[in-house]
Amino acid sequence: MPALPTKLTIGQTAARSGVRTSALRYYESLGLISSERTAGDQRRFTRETLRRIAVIRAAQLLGLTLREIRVALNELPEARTPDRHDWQRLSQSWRGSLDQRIADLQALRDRLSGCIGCGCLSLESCALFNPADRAARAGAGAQYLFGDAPGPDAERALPRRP
Amino acid sequence: MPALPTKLTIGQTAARSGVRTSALRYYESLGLISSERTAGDQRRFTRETLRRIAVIRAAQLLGLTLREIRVALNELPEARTPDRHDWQRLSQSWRGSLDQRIADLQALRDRLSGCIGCGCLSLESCALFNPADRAARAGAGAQYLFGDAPGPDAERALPRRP
DNA sequence: CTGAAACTTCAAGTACACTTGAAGTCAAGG
DNA sequence: CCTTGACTTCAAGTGTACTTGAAGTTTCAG
Repeated sequence: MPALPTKLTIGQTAARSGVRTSALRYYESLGLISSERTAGDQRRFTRETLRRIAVIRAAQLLGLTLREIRVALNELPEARTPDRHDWQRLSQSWRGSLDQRIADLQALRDRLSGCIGCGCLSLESCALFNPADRAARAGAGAQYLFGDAPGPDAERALPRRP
Repeated sequence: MPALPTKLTIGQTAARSGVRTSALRYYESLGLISSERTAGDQRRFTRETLRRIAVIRAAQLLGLTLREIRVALNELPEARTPDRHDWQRLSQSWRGSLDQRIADLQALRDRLSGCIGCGCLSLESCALFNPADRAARAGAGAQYLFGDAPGPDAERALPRRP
């Protein structure tokens, strides 16, 4: 039987990663992945790249931007193939983000659940659907729904995802 | 003491909701919120709008687009002020999305946790960082990381969040 | 050797969610 | 009355993450 090929074309990489070729070229242009070139200037990706792509997609799911992901990936050694501990550091740091995100969503869910029973009829009685009136005295706004501390400038109520 | 004013200017609404005036105008242009106008054509929002804005921001946190949120809000009665059951239906339907999202993230976290102990050195042994090689036999890709079933077209590996 | 499929670059386009700026109007305290 | 700050519209700009299209080149099965 033929051994798994060491180098993959962009099409093969796309098929195996589930990411379109255009996206792979885009990732490369941003420095998230890299490739060797054939004599005819076509890209050849290593299987290592499949790992990186999986990591990129997972990180996107965590809400990181490609820019942030590139920074994280750039902390992997370029000289040698990343080893167990390199990936471990990465996955553990993202595990933290994941836990945070899950906790945030659970907090929101709990507020939402609380609201289901609260009636939501009175502007004075519902913390979820009427945070403004409670916060108005302090000059803040609905953003405390999202766990933000009421700040002087009411910018960026949502963390990073426009 | 003065009663809470019934009508709010766009600036007051922005201050109390934590959403910029430009965003409020944008939301109105999309039909997410509505306003009355003064003789001089300035917007006046009701306190009801503060509720809607809080709901909009919460729904965004759930990953819904403004388009989707508008659809959900449009199911609220236009004729009368939404009552307890109207809001309940909304919060319950989003509670479902929330639960789903939390479950998805927890599944990802569990895979990530599994990977922390797996070594990640062998292309044949790591399900998280090398889904492609396992899926390659079936022609699928990394997207099963995200819970997608391997389909004929490998489009839209990420659900909706570009 | 040939022809189709897959690849190349580069510029421009798309979708989302806003923000910014220009030019002008309205509201309210002194 | 007048000024100042808040408001108005509309067009254009921003940032993220890609996709699409045109025009041309490479690869490889037959």
